[in-house]
Amino acid sequence: MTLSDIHIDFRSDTAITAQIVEQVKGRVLSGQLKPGNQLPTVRQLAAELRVNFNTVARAYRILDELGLISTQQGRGTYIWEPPEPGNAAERRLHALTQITQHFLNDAALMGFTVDEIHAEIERELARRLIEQPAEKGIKDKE
Amino acid sequence: MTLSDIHIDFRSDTAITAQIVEQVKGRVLSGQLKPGNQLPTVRQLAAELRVNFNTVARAYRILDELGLISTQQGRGTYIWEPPEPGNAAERRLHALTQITQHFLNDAALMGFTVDEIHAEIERELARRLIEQPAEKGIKDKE
DNA sequence: CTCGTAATTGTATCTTTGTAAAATTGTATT
DNA sequence: AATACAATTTTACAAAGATACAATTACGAG
Repeated sequence: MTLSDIHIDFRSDTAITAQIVEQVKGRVLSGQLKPGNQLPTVRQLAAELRVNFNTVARAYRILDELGLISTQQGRGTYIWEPPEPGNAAERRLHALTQITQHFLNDAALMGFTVDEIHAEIERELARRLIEQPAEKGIKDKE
Repeated sequence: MTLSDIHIDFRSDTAITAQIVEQVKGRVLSGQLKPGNQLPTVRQLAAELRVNFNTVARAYRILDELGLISTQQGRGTYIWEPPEPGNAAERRLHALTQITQHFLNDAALMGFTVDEIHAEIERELARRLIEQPAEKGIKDKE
């Protein structure tokens, strides 16, 4: 896991976390680390740098929020792969259109009328609005 | 073993296991998977999804406990027989409810808000009303 | 047909990996 | 010196993977 050339200056007045963030960021932006590449685990890198693994974890988290890497519990952390060329928001809505059309096709095939489908959707959406009042990052569980 | 349209987002903050559970659940409830049908083996599905087979096994176990499927060591996993409810009209509407919930679940997993989903549905339904004014039993195809 | 062995399928358990929160350390500031 | 605050470490935990195992089936030798 080629990240061995990272160096921490313990005497520096910039925090260790910040140092890790900056150096990893540099290697990602300069292309030394390519999309999909796996980074060392928090514990591996921590051992190399003689630092606590949670400090590395915090740095990874920041990089994650910056959109540079993707951390996945139980799997590891990877350089972010840009989903594809093109507008992200556009693709997102396109995906919604796809599954919506698929759903409507199924319903039509099953012989339901537009009115029936419309009524059912309104009913279910209303139910969800009650149960999940305008939240984001829903941790579903039942 | 038609379960190839399942998709895992490793960057999502919902666990892989939960993603599998939700999507299989949707396909069972919507009738895309019928009682008695065999699901892919844990290893097959795991290979497709690029995931550890034990993660799939955990998802299957949860679905088993939910009463949706039946996992049998050495044999495989099968869709469970659902109790037949009420009369024909009731069952028909029930089916619509199922596929609607399935659709909304998928959309929610993909991070769409209720408002977005609602807008998209209205748009697509309007389009269909124009193309197929007040028809029943539309034999659409994608 | 019967038996035994190999292959297939789900299960159990432990390890690895990242996450979260409390406890500690260090450093200013008063 | 006492206090407060930020950074780090400690500790416990949750999700996913690795490995070994048990139940069932498939299949060939006899």
